[in-house]
Amino acid sequence: MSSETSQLTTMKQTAEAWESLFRAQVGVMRRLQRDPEFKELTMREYDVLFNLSRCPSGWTRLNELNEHLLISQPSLSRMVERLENKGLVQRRPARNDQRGVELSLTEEGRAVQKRLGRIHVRGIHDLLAPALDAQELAQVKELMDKLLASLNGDTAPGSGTRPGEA
Amino acid sequence: MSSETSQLTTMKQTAEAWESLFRAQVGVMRRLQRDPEFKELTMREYDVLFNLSRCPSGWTRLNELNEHLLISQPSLSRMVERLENKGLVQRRPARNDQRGVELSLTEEGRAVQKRLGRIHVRGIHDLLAPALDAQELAQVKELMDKLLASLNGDTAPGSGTRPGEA
DNA sequence: TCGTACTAGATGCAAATGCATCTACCTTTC
DNA sequence: GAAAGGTAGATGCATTTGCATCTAGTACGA
Repeated sequence: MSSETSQLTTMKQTAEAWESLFRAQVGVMRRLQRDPEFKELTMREYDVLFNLSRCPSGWTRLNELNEHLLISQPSLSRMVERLENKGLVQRRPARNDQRGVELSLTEEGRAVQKRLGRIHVRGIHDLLAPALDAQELAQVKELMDKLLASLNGDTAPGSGTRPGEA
Repeated sequence: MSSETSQLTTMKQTAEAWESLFRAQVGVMRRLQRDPEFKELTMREYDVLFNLSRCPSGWTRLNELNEHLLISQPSLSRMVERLENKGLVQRRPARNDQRGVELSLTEEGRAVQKRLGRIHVRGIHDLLAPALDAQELAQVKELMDKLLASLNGDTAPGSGTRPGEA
């Protein structure tokens, strides 16, 4: 299938692609964090609100939420406690699993998320739009979605070749 | 130049591209952190060593280093102190600026960085290679480098169309 | 040369984080 | 259905983080 050389080349290429990806992410993030409107909530906290806002049913299991974040389980547990005290989220015991906890935004939490979200989106736009045109943005989205899908176990269908199934 | 509609479209596109980018980054990072070999050093700490390893002269100003990281200045100050105590980095006063501090890896620091770096690269490869082929990886690198260049103030030459200048 | 404004790092302190562990609940096996 | 093993989330505790502030050194203007 792949010769030694192509193997090595790919190794270097993955490393370089990741380095660029990582640096770009840090670069954008640094500038977003700088936005004074974001003093109100940590980036990590906003991320929780954002993830909740994306949940169609409105309620998410704590452990599921944790899978989309970079913080540890105990940290999330306490962060949620704080957000609850601020009145931004609410908890309830899970139906099917008595040890589980489900989480959702409160009205206020949803409002805050929307407000910060708008600012956030504007900031992102100001940073990305000058750098990449519409087609390139679409490429970024496509490539990143593909990567994400692969991480999540989908043996990526890609274009043409038949995916082996798990 | 751009109608209202194209403006809105671009706004949505930038947001979507960023969301995918961010999620992919988190997804990869979560898995990398999981690597047991990385208990030795925090991701953030490794990032410092990595950045130092990339500095051609070997020595970097603390404030310059800080610009490539997501942590605050005081946090970096203390992290460096800890890394110094561990014998991984060394400080010296800057030549031209008496208040400044320059930083470099020690022999041991360089060795640790290389060792972890290899593990890191392998992990990255295992995650990215199944997801994206060589051409796609090249696209990722190109797009991210373009984004990064734009963030850093280069009014990107791009291909063809003339960029409006700030 | 002095005085004011600014930048590089360090430090006090409160808050947030992670690790290890704990409790409660679920699942599997016999 | 009882014991053993596993998962969800909470908590004690030491470490790390960030904010505000401080000190020392630089740059600029009169």
